[in-house]
Amino acid sequence: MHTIGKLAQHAEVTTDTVRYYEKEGLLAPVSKTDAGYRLYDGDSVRRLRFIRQAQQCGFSLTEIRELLALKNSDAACCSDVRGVAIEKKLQLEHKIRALQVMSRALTELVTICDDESKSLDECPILAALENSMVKKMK
Amino acid sequence: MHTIGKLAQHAEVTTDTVRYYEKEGLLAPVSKTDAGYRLYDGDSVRRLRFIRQAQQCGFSLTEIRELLALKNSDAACCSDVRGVAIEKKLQLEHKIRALQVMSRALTELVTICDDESKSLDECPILAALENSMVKKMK
DNA sequence: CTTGACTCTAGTCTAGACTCCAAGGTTTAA
DNA sequence: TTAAACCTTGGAGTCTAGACTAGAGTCAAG
Repeated sequence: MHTIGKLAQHAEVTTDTVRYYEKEGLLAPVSKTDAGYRLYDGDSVRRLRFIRQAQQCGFSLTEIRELLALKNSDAACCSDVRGVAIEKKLQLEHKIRALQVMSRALTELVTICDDESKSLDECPILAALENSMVKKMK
Repeated sequence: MHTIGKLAQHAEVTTDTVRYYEKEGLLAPVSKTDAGYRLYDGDSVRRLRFIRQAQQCGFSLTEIRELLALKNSDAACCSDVRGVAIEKKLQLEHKIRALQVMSRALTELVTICDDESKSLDECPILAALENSMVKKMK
């Protein structure tokens, strides 16, 4: 069993963040000491890490809560979770494509630019940013 | 020349958003009427679209401002812009990889799940979410 | 010339996700 | 045994990216 500080350290977050997640219904302590100290176990560590990972991938805390909540819901069945996963995957793919377009555009721009210190009037990067890129992206 | 409403319509944002961008130094009107109405041209439309695109790709308004500001800086030369582009590209690639890991994890989860209404105790998606995914991702 | 749609400034409000006190109680190590 | 390091609750503040409001001025159509 870990106190809040240890848990936070494991997941590289602050204790404030852990308490915030508790308030938001994402991560409850396993128990409390007589003095009221929160206690957490290995599951808590994994759960917290999952929350952070999901967050980094663009899930909001609300979405994460929904996912986690499904587990405790009697009514929910596997296909509910499956639906959430599919929908989220579509969102992710959309985002990935947008980022790839942007990344490719940047590659192109950097390639065009020959690194000679030209004046900005003739900077091919900015010209491309303002013209072709926007059109390509949409 | 467009008034703020037309400009906003073109880019599918609100006039509040346009004024907000102006306050943030991202998009100044080309001129103003005697009555103080903001006026914008085709460049404004493209600039605003660029801002939205960049935003959708994960650039913060601060980052976008930096990019756009380079254009107006006398000291800046092409290689400055190039550096920004390269750095941003690295960030984008990092983000794309993270999203791809997440996306693949979700694909796997959805595939595993056979869509029969199993009880959640044995839901393979949640099991995978809690175990393998977190490990795979980090 | 009036009505409705539009715009102005200035200020307040919101949601999401924290982050930082303050004032105290608890634990631990020297 | 006492100081450092930890924990508690409660509440306020921060940041981003706007949304909304009020009260006033402006423009175009009928």
